[in-house]
Amino acid sequence: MYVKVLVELSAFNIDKMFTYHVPNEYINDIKIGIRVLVPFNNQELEGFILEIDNDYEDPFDIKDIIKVIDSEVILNDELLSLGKKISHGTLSTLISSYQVMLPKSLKAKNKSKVGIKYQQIVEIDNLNIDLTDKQQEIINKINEKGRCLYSELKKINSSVDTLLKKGVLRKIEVEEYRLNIDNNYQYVKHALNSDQEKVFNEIKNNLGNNKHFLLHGITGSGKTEVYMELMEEVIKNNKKCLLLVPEITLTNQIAKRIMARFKRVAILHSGLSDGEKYDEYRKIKRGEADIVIGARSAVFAPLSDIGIIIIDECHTSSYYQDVMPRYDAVEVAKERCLYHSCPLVLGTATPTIDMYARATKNIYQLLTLDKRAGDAIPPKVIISDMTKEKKVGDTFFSETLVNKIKEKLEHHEQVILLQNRRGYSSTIMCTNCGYTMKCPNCDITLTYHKNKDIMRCHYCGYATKKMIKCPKCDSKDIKELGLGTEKVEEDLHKLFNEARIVRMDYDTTSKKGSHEKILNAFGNYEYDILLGTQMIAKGLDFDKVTLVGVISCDNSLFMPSYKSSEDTYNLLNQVSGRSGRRSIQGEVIIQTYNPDHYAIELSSKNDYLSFYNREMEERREGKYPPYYYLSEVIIKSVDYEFLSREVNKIKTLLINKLPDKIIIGPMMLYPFKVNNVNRFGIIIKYKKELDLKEILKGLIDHYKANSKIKIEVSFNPRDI
DNA sequence: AACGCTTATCAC
DNA sequence: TGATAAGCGTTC
Repeated sequence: MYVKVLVELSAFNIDKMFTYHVPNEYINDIKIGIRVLVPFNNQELEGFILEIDNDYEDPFDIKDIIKVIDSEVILNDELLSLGKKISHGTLSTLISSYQVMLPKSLKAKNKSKVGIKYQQIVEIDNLNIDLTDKQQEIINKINEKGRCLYSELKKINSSVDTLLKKGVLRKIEVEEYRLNIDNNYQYVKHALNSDQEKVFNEIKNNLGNNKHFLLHGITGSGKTEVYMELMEEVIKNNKKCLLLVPEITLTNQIAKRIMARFKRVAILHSGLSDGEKYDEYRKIKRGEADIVIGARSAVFAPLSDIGIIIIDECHTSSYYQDVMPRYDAVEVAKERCLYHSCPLVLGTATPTIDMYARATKNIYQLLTLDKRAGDAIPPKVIISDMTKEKKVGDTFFSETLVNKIKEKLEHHEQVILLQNRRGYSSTIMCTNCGYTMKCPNCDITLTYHKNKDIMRCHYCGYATKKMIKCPKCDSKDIKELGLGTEKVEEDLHKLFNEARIVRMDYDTTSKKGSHEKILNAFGNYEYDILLGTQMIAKGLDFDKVTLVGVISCDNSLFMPSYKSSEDTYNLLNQVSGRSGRRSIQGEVIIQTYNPDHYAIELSSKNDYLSFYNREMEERREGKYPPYYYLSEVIIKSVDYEFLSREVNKIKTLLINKLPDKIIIGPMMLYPFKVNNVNRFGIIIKYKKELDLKEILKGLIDHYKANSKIKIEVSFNPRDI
């Protein structure tokens, strides 16, 4: 017996099957989709069995497999073929496509062996002796509860060991799932209003059909309630539901709401420990979860009978993975929905321009919720024109915003403030010559972290002390630049010294569970003001929040991306939606130096359609999506000279081989250098794909044996 | 990715 | 001339 094995290494030149002989002792254990350990050029590697060949003509020296790792199949037929599609569709190695589907503990090359966790439980075996009082106490306890944890019994009463020895009690081991979510959420059933009912019915009537819906529902319109009704319907039909959410914070929030109503729920996201992930994964595989909630990679959840896939906040760029395999979870979901013959629901308040364009062409069926559910009214948005307004002191707050915050604090209402730090991190600069500190590994300005008094690179994590004098001109005039959440927090304390303020950003949420802690405390009104980055913009639902302030949205507006307007509109819309979710009308204040920009103006009016039409004009003019596809070739090398030569060769080649397409670049990627690897990008704009994939595959093949240079392709990335 | 084999480089 | 570094090619 021979098997064809795909080994763990993700490199294009070995991304193919290698044939191994199976010694007799393993023949009965061999299955397609399990892992084996194999010898590979003086190494021992893990790999997946992709094919079995019983009568292979041994043409040359074939080696034996070393051992079989799994007893159960890891990659079933659906995942095996899905991986091939992803690998072809995104020009990624096949092995990377399989690895990305699996929790760490089931990937090939799994160093940290995570196993099943067992609990020791004690139960009554044989009541054959006279009991002492203490012993009777234990028996009573077990009679009361049925089974008891050994560790707990022992804590209370040490005679448990005696009873075990005498055979009165016996110890058994029971599997335990590690993830434990203490849910304080009370489920209250809200009857659907007529709009929600309409949306629900439309999708419900298509359960069992492979149809794609774009659910355009404004913030607070009750999309989650509709999702839950649909889930109930799907579960009634004995099928399973997959719900994708953009990030960890939201996963937990929505998960709690859903778990308050449904019992058999599994959760998958990167915030779980390896053990927890392993357990949730097994739970799903065993069919013990009716609903799976998770972030991007949860789209690969090993459900065998999916009845619906819902992607919430589907416009979010985090559904696209920007390292190999560069896949879009929405596209993967389409494949799975096709396989399971079920509907896909894309839910958002702010569809991407691409998605909405598809809806206007009926590629997606458009469903709309344009009123808030319950008695909430949309918030009132005020644009605070910073070119005219006075700033208070040396802070970044306008008088309008300061006065509003004061008013809310007096009314004992809560405030959320957004400081979008991306691309605008605070750093230090020599005010004499303009020198700023840069990361020696990446081409990125270091960010100043005041609490630890260090400079840190946000790409590779490099940290160093801050400079006291300028290494270039010896000047000691070093000043802080830019505006991070920490600086805003300082300003806030100055302006409102009575207020209870909590900050939520990358730094305050690095510890496991800290997201939740902060949000719970804010929800319990232990704080008046929640200050944070992007991560507070989405999904949060707090009754007492009646004011949202955006410190500045100009940096988002001027990000070097054709999507900067769309991103700004979305960000403002999302964050505004956090204000006034109940009976009091919420207010939003946006501080900006560009009050007339259409993205800001139209988002303040919550006028998506006008924004869409205006933005479509811009896209048509600029030959951007959805009028053109946009893909990028990424070329990386440590050797700068070599890289720039090859990059120009590649550009010429692309121009010659793709005469119908627009080739832009090569351009330095931002940041140009990451971990000492230099990176160029060449953008390809096109109306029709035609032979693009074959040409680019050819390019990758041409360079695949050259270890000095790496070529990857990003098709329709969401973030350029 | 990592090993062995081949080829380039340099001091003497 | 030999010893060491750098380049490259293969992996069932």
